[in-house]
Order: sequence, then structure tokens, then C-alpha cells
Amino acid sequence: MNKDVSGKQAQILEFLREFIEEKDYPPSIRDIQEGCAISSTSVVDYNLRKLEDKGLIRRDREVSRGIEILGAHGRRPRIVEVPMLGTIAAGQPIPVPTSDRFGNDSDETVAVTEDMVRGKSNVFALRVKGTSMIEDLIDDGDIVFLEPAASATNGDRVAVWLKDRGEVTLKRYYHEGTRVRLQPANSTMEPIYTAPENVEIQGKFISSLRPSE
Amino acid sequence: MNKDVSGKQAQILEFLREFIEEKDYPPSIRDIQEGCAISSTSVVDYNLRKLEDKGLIRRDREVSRGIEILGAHGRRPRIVEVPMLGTIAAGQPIPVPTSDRFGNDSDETVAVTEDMVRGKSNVFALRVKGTSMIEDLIDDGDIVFLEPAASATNGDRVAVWLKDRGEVTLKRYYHEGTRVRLQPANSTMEPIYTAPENVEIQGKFISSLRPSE
DNA sequence: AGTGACGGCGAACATGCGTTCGGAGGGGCC
DNA sequence: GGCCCCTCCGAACGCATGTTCGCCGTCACT
Repeated sequence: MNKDVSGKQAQILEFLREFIEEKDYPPSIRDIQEGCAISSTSVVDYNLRKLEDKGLIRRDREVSRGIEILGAHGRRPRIVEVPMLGTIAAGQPIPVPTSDRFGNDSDETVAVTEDMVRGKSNVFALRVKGTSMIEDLIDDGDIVFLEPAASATNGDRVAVWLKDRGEVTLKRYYHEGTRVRLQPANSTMEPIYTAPENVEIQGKFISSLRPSE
Repeated sequence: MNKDVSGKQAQILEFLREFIEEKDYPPSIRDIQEGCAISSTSVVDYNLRKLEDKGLIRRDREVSRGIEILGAHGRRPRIVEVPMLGTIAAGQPIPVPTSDRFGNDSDETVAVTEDMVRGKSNVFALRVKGTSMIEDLIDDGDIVFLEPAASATNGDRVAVWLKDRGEVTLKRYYHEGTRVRLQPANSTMEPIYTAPENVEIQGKFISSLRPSE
């Protein structure tokens, strides 16, 4: 079978992409017919079957507009909207992310492709203020994605709540005997030493993103 | 008018999101009816009109499944597929991105939200090999997005083709009198000095992305 | 009680839309 | 020519689906 689509089939495929991009729902067979100047719906059907055979689209039979583009150029990467809960590393407390997501609609969110938060489900985002993690390549203004966590292993980058100071900060976490060392990734800054009871881990670092201004 | 949807309308909206997320095309009114355990199609229609009045969805009348979710939670951020043309900073030449995009379908691409390449149209991506730009927060393994360019102003981060070496590298560009200085952002590395005729600018840095492994 | 807005019901209607079918050119092959 | 395979036509068929319409119960207000 001719694997590389050509002519009419390529045209239909292209039309599919444009239509979906524009309208957010797939075209009907007759939409395709008009859009590609094809004389009969059966020709469209015929070529759609071909495309389906070649694995380029998937059709839900008996369902209006039940066409879905497959393959690298059709499969839309999943987008996740991550709630942006505030700013970190400069004093302000952040609210603990509630598992109750309902009613959050008015909150600011960042939309990212799902590979930024791979696998995780309750991810939240914080905007970084300051350069204390610069050597971990996290700059002022970057966005970090965290997953809720209550504990960490040494070396993890975590958002911690310092009870005595009433602030939240992003640091590397080291439990050293009877104390906890919160290590900035910035050689001009000193680590924070404190008692384990004074720290409350809020989230674990997943990934960071530098918004292109 | 009651702006905050509740009960049945919220349920329908939620069903819409889930259905589209799963199937990639909108549900029919009867799909909604079943999915939300509603007794009549007219009730669905009634509530859809309400939702439309409130500006939460858009309907294409007389069109099957012509429902589109609006608002922050419905509008999918645009995704752009950027061609990944190769690796940069360790010797291998990269092909010049051709303006002829046709037939590129088999090439590897990265899908990112459009804000990573804001405004630009012919962006391409390269995977960074090495740490020569580490102080610009570009690490080994990062992906950089570049726009085609033939010239640059001092301080720009550019991908340049070094004719005598036959390689491409990512550096900061400084034109200094009769020579060009290509400055790594890594204090352990020395700049490259060369003649202007020897360098050919291939692209200008737009943004970088650290894939979460 | 009367009234009117609101949300819901169920049936019928009119179209949208996928599918099917007989048929017709146009190669490639014997 | 005769025979297959691919592609395309046009029309008809029939289920899918959006829409309309009359009617009902509830609630607030008068």
C-alpha cells in the first residue's frame, strides 16, 4: 500500500487540521467535501477509510464528526493548567494547596504541556523571587512546579515553611542529625540551620520553566 | 442573572470538559443527556442556552456537536510544533532550516505552548550539548529555541557556523573591530576569536526549556 | 388565589450526517 | 479485448442530532 499520502488524501488531512484548529471540533464529511471541493460525500468517505487504514486518523463510526487525527502532527500534546499559588523565596507565606479544587476557577493558572509535570496530579506552581537557587539554574522570575509532599530526602529541592519566620522558601533540604540545613544553590548565600520541628515541607520540586518575556 | 453556574449547569460544563479531553470532539446533546442523567434533550438544550448566555460556551447552531468551551479553562493554549533540527555546541554541523517546510513531517518536533516562541514564525529547536552556556542558565540537555537570523547585535546569544572548523556552536556574539568574539557563558572556558568572514550566524536565541527527565 | 419567572418533561419534527450501492473511467496485466 | 484494482460519482437510505412546542411543578411576590 502507498504509505505516503498524496493528492486528495493529503489535502483532506490538511483540511482536517485547519478546521479543528479553527473551530475546535472536527468537520463533518460534508464540511470536508465543500472544503476540499470534492464532488461526492462518498469520495470523502472512501478517502477517510484510506487514511484510517494508514493509521493517520481514527474514526468513531456512526458518530457525527467522530474524526480524530493521530500521529505526531495530529495528537495534541495534553495541556495541563497548573494553579499558580503565589511567589516563593521572599517572605510571603503561600497557602497550602487544598485538595479541594472546586471554585478555584478564578485563580491564576499556567498552562504547560503535560511533560512538565509528568505523572503528577496535584502539581502547583510558584513564581520564584530572588536568585538563591541560581546555581540550580533557577533564576529570578522563573516558575517552579512542585508536587505536594510532607517529607523529603536529602538533596531534594523543596518548598519549606519556616514556622518561626512565617515564610516560605525554596532550598535544598538536608537533614543532619538534630538539625536541618536548608542550602541555597548560590555560593554567595549562607545555608539556614534550624530545628526539624521548625520546618514544614510544603512541596517537592519537579521542574522549572523560564517564561520568555 | 446568576453568573456562577451551579448544579446542573456546572455538571454539564464539567462533563463537556471531560468528554472533549477524552474523545477530542464535543459530545452531542444526547451524549450530555446520558452522561449527566438528564431526562430530556430539551433540558440539555435549555441549560446549554443558559451557559451560552453566560458566555461560558459557544454553540454553532444547526451543527452537530458544535459546542466549544470558552473561558480560561476551556480555551486551549495554542500549541506549536517546533522542528528539532539537531544538537548544538559539540561539533556536529546542523542543517540550515529551510523555509520549505513541506515534507518535514517525519522530522522530530517538540511541542510547546506558543508563549515559548511568541510572535516568531520560523522558529527551530536544538538540543544543547555541553555546559558552555551554563551561566546563562542553559544546561547540558536543555532545548533552545532559535529564530533564523543572519546578523546579530553585540551580546546576543546566537548559533554560529564556524566555517574553518565546520561546526556550529551557541555563544554570545560580540563584534569587536576586525574580529568577532564568541563568548561562552562559562568562566572556565575561553572565548573564541575569529574573523567576521569565518562566522555565519544561523539563528538568534529566543528561549530555552529544560525537559523534565 | 393569581401571576409570572424558572427549571424540567416528553414527544414530535426537520435536518445533519454517515453509510451504502450501482455504476463509470482509467490504468496495469494476461 | 477481457479482467482486476483503484478512484470517483451521485443518489438514496436511515439513524443521529439539534430544535420546537405544549404542559407541569415550584417558588416568590402580590
